Amino acid sequence: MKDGLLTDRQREVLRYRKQGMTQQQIADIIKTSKANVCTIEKSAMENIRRAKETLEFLYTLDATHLCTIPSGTDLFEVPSMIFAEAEKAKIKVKYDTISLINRLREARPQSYKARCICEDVQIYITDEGEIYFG
Amino acid sequence: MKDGLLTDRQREVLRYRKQGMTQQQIADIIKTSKANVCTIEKSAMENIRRAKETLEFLYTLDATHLCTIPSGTDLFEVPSMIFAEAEKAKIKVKYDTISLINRLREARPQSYKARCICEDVQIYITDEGEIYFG
DNA sequence: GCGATGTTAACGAAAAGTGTTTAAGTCAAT
DNA sequence: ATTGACTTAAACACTTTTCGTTAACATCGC
Repeated sequence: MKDGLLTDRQREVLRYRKQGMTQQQIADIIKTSKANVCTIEKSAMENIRRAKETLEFLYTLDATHLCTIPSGTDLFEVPSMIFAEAEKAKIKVKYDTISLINRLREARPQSYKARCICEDVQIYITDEGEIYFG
Repeated sequence: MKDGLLTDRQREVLRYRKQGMTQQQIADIIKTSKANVCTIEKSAMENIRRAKETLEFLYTLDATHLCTIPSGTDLFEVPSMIFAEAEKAKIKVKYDTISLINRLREARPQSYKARCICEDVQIYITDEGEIYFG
């Protein structure tokens, strides 16, 4: 049975970083270049992002599809669209307008540029009002 | 920017499975063998397990190390060991005895056989009493 | 400017992951 | 004992990831 997504190297770097060390200090300790520490840390963060996205997908399997936000929509219009659709489905959304925008920005950083949604985003909701983006 | 851990194939199979289809039915739809559907589904579950484990590691970075459960410990003794250590650290654990055992079994299925812990398990706790196994 | 910090790009080698087939194996229900 | 659902293992070709190097680039505080 295998470990998680992170390699030993990546966990090592993350631990040192958590302690507040610079990339150069870590490079000295683990005997490599600071550029490599940077790369390792970056791919670690990428792996973590992917782990989160993977679990988000799992949740969408349990949730019901609420609506699709079409490409071109203004980011600030998204919450009201979600609220409207949720009301149709008679589910109260767990989040307010600001929280929804922040959740979308965290979960789908590649799906918008400035204030413009740049690719269709699927909206899922659970019976408890939890929102996921697919 | 890449997707999550799951391949298109794996997501496809999981969706169909969620709808209650058999592996054979899915094999017919996606034009492959049922053995292959089995393999794909299995590796999908493996990827999900790894995603969870990865995020658990992240949480341990924020948490403080409470103690180490030594290999050979009886599974049913683990909760009281955790409670005792948590009390020393003056933190109230969020979970009761049964919940702790279930959390351990979910998070570390490979760390015990029958009622016996078969490899050292690190116990981490947050200020809020959340428990993680490392 | 200078030094420290961090990031990025390009490249190669080694390692790990993916999809597939084939074949053999449980296990439960009929 | 036969069928259907599911699992496992080995082998294969193929792609991706990871680690490391070197060099260049961007900030920031002094």
